[in-house]
Amino acid sequence: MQSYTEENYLKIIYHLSEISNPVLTNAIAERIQTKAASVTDMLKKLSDKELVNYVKYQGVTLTEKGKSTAINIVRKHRLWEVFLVDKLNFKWDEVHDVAEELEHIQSNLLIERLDEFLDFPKVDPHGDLIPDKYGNFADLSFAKLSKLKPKDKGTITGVSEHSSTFLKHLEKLGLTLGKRIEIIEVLEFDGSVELLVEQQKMNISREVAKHILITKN
Amino acid sequence: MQSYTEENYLKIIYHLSEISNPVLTNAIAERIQTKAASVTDMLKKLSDKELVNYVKYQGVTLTEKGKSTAINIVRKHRLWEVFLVDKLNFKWDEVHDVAEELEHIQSNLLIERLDEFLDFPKVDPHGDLIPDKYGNFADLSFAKLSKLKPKDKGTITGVSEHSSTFLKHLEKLGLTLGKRIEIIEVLEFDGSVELLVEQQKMNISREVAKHILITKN
DNA sequence: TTCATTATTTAGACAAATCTAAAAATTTAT
DNA sequence: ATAAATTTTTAGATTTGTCTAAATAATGAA
Repeated sequence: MQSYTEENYLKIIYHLSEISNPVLTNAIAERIQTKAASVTDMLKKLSDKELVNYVKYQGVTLTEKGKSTAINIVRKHRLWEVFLVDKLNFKWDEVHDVAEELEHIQSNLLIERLDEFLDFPKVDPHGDLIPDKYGNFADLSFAKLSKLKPKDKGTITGVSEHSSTFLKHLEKLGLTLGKRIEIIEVLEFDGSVELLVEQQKMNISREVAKHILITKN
Repeated sequence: MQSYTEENYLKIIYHLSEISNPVLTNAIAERIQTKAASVTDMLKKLSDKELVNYVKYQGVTLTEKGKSTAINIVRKHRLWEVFLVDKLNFKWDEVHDVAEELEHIQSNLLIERLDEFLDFPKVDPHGDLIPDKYGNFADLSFAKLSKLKPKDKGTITGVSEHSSTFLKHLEKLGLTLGKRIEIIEVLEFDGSVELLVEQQKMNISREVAKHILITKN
């Protein structure tokens, strides 16, 4: 069993792994609002518990054990978000902080029952995939653009942010529904994505990429 | 804002206050599964924060501030129990530990929405009253016998424990539905209750008293 | 390649909550 | 009322997670 704090570190390492691998000490420190020295201390502890592979000065990756723990926390977080929005009428932008607390409640029975109560949702209110109890993500036809890897191809089929400023921005970039795109590269330093749209090369920020939904191939 | 641990102490002092007032250090230590020395440390801390009135060697009582904090935790605990039983099909004896964790989630919006979602329940699955958001308990016609005070009179109208052993026990004691009772005294040292049933004086344990529901007067 | 900059780690300290062992206060029994 | 037993508190140590300041390693620029 891990402490609340250990769980948070694992979850954050899991998320940061999608942008850069291994994950660097400073990246964690920034995300978790703490000092690099504190992160180093915790990485040693997690390494002792065989939850991460930690190499001095080189950063960390999750072990299988660490990864499945992290995925389970993500699962709980996203299920609670669905609960808050679907059952308690929270708005999608009100749920994060509460889910951040709820994700640490320890009870498998609770989570399995909640999953059932919510009718086994596959995505959360932000369009993120919810892993099942075995840690498997549904192979939905659509994914966030920010989750794609170089050479992935697909079609824009939706957005997960509906503010008019955002939609106008997309229009200006030519990223409209139905357009085919191909990932060229995901830049490590800021997570921005270089892609090809109608022979046109362009770069969009991770922020924007996160809110564009793609149907692969 | 109080820590998780401080909240637990307040809650336990609140509950123990129903049996004896002020609450003694050792009573808390026993209930919270810790050492008397640790309790003393925490009582000083809570006293500094003006959540309890602490007199060395004499025990503690809750201040108004401490009491309303404690009642709010009790409210959360009991609402979550209703949720677990009514919505997630937990059995009444499976909910305690999980509710013990959920009661510490910090979000007024969450609790108000949950209360509404559950249709503003007045009692939890164990028959305990759920305070409203102002800390007021409904004045239900029935209450647990263990919640009554000396000289209170009433009629037995139900039980909150339905095992046949328990029901047979009640029958043997003559504590059957419809019988009128009057509280003589609540013994401090074990919370047992001395009462009058049809001119007959008797003593029942707190455990038994907790599961007998009384309609007052 | 060597120096400067940046990133990371080490060393030592601190706050929260707990513990053990010993001291002090209170209660009980004679 | 005094001694013995019990309860409570104090003193000092421990663990977890954090911090600052200083040291070390890695990276980037001339």
